[in-house]
Amino acid sequence: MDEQRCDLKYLHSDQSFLGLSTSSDHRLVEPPIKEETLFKEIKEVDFFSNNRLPDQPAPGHAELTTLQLQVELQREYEENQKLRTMLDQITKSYNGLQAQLRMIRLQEQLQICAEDSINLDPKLSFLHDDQYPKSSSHHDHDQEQVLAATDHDQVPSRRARVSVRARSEAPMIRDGCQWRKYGQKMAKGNPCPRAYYRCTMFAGCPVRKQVQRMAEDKTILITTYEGNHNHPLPAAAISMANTTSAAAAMLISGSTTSKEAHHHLTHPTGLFSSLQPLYGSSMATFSTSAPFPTITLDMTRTPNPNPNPMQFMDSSATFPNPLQGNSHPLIGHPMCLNFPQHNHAALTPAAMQLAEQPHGSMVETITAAITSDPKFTTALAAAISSRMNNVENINAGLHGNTNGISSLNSNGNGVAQHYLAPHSFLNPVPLSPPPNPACMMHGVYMQ
DNA sequence: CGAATTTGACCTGCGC
DNA sequence: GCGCAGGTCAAATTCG
Ligand SMILES: [Zn+2]
Repeated sequence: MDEQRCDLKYLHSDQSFLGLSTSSDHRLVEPPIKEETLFKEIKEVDFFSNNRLPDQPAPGHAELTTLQLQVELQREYEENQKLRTMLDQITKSYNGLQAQLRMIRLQEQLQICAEDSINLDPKLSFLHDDQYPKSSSHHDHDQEQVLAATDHDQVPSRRARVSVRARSEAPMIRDGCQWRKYGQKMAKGNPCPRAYYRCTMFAGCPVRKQVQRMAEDKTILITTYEGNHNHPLPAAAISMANTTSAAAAMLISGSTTSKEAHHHLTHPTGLFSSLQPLYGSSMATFSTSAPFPTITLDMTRTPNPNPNPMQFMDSSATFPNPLQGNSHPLIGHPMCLNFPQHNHAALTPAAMQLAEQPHGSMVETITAAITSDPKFTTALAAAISSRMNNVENINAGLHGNTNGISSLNSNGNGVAQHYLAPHSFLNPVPLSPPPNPACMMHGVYMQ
């Protein structure tokens, strides 16, 4: 607290500087510049302060000659340079501290997750819990089997769900995955039936979704996802999968530390606020109340004009590909890190095709670049990391740069480690070649 | 004819 | 224990 007051002391003339430093940062590493020095130097060039130095001439002084003014200008210019250098140093120091803080928190989470996987009850294994023992036989005694089980069933009673609301005339939103309907029920209080689907891209994929129209507004489709994919996804599916699994990870992480039943995240400083540029009134609502912790992403408002006209070419609802970008389209999806590179036996033909496609051509690369949206990526990463870290410095991920994503993304698994559900990153494996985004754009992989 | 969907039966959890 | 609601199964049916 005292240290924070020091910050205020030598930055009093410019409020925007306040965001550059936090008390927690100082706790980790000493600032490279002595505070006394800072205070002195800044005082000399504190043009906007009322407490100007006594030796400075008053405005409109009659005896000021041109020479004097030039000397004064030169002096202030030099001091300005000093100030800039100092600011650079502070910024560097701040960024370094922030990176350090992220690493520490990441390590803490890794440690927690490692402990969790060690303490796993064997009864929670994939074989016992999965409803498709035939497909599971491919994974016998594989490490990823256990990891997959931990990912979905670690806390069965609190399995997170992600609900997405989107306007769509189509019976189902295009999320890029292949689904098979396995049931339909009339839900209470809604004249529209609820349909149950399971992912069929990979035999044994535990992901399910429910699709139901809103009772009040039948043009709004409510799609609720549950579980994480354990196979590669087409680019078109990665956006939704990333969003949902990240949200689910957030939900689990957040719900364990908060006693609030609901979190409406519409405040400018709140989670997902940075999605606003893309989704006019996007709102994320956490509900940690029974029976399942659920996060609802409301995307019912028309998105802002998108740079990619293809993206919304279809009449049904589509979603951008936030984490595709210039990197591998699969990078960033938690479950991708669990996918055994060699095991294509259980892949459906469509998934096989995806997994074995060569690297994209120029057109595909461009398409991928167009369909990606760094703003969304940054925003999502910022929201997730801030939520996961459970700290006040929301400033961290929204600070102009894309540190939250790009710096960690460079090693191929940083993003996922940053916010994925626990255990997914314990066994990172090389990823299969990227699918063809151009194909996905046309809904080839949709049913 | 195989794959996907439909639909009634069945299972499970919860509140009373 | 009973009824209700949500969720899943699987035989029957439809589709391509
Ligand atoms: Zn799947």
